[in-house]
Amino acid sequence: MADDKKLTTRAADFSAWYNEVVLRSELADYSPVKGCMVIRPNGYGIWERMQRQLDDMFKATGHQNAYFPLLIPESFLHKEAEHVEGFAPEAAVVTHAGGKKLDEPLIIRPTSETIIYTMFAKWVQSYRDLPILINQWANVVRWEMRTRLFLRTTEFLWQEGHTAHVTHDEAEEEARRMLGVYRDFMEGWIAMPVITGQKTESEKFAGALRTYSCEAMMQDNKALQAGTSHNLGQNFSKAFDLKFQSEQGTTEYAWNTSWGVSTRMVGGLVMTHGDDIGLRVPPLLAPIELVIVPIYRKDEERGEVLEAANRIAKSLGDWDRRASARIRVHIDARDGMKPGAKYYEWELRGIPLRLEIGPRDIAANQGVLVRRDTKEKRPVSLDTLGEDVAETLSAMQRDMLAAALDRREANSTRERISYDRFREIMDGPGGFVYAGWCGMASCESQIKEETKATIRCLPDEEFRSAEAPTTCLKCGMASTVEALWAKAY
RNA sequence: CGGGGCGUAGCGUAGCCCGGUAGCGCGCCUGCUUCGGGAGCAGGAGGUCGCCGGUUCAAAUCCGGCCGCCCCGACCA
Repeated sequence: MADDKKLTTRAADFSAWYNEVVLRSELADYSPVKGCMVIRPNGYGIWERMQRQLDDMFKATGHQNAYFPLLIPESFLHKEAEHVEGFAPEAAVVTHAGGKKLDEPLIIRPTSETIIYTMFAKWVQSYRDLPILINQWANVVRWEMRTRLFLRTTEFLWQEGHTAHVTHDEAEEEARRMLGVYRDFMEGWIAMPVITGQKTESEKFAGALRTYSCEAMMQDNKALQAGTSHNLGQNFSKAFDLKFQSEQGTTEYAWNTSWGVSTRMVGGLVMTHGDDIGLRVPPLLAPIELVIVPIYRKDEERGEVLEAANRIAKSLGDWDRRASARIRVHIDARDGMKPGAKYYEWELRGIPLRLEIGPRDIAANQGVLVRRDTKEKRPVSLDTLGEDVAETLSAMQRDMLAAALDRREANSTRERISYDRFREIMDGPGGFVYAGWCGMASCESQIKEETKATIRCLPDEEFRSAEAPTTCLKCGMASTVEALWAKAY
């Protein structure tokens, strides 16, 4: 059935398209437990590459990895008032273990502030013990009412950075620095442009002083909060008695930050770059950058072509090759499957480049190189293949970011619009709208109620409009800030 | 939790209204021929029809209850 093989198109049903891409490209599958998913090798390979790069970036900014336990005494959650309000409803609680009811229930971490700051308090006595710059790679559990593959699952993988500092300003600098790291990663590696900015009171992290976020626009024009960084102030240090003696001899509470990104980014990658053929993975995150599809008729051709394919794979992927140009290559030598069927499969999986090589190519000392993003197909000499492939991959990485950026800007509204016009946009095509806000929570919540759109962030300066808005989108009073509005995941 | 949809082979489904041998496509296995955009032929394996109960000589089908999953809403990275 030809129809079975076609994906639902993005235009027809974006949600259905997303689910089909994730399942059929074998990024993930549903597990027997509601809301939980299995991350399959194709998906985990992308996550591993994300982890590796981010981990390098965290280390380069002075952080060390550590690991804190999955189980946390329930009482810990209650020590910070806003925090418990935010997370208690979605906590999974262990009440029985070892065949007995526990004296105190344990929660499965929904996030680790409480346990980590408890430990920091033990480790810090003097200002000389600060700053502490810790990151952990972990799984967390949040009992969400509605789940979606990668975007919101009951259990998810993430990293959470936790730091403690002597001063507010130092903590603030750290929170902003890590937001910048996230942005660099999302743009440089996922090729997913983001708007950075500050969250409003109603949208900030439970227990934070201030929350900053990276907001990306998906192809259905909805916003995805792709990463957050929090200046926690002294809220947690006071709740967990994280004190130190200052240089002047006084006792002070430490200033904390926390920041995290999760497997949600894989969903963001799919919704940023996928097309109606399937996934498109930016080269830097692709577990396989180049797949070689051998073409042959007779047995002797098969031997000859596979030999050539192996030679090419070795020369491109060899450890001896300069590390920066070493290519991750896979030869699809499956027998009994026609080349065309292989093309479709690798395109569905979003592998950036395909090299077709058959007897005619070998005779001409060439291969046919095909780009997944543009589907451009061209013959390339085997003599310069390494350079060609490396250049094409970097071009793809650049082009994918540029295309995503163009799409975002094309679906953003910056001119002054009436509230009625705003409602039309949100009821219709959606997108990002930059507009003034008076700062009142009532205007924010009314807009949310009437249009489902929320303030994604108060954008950082470089993202603000050339001409600052002067009136509030909702009430028409003088605006105090420019806000970015959108419907969100 | 409210609204909608769906549970039949690994996947997609027909059969259900009107009870009586569980069928089709894809995939899988074997063999031969194929192979430059989703191969063809032949043979073959694979099913507690979501679960429990009821009606009946007889239930995938009718009745009652339950469970699970997906989508849309309220909560969220």
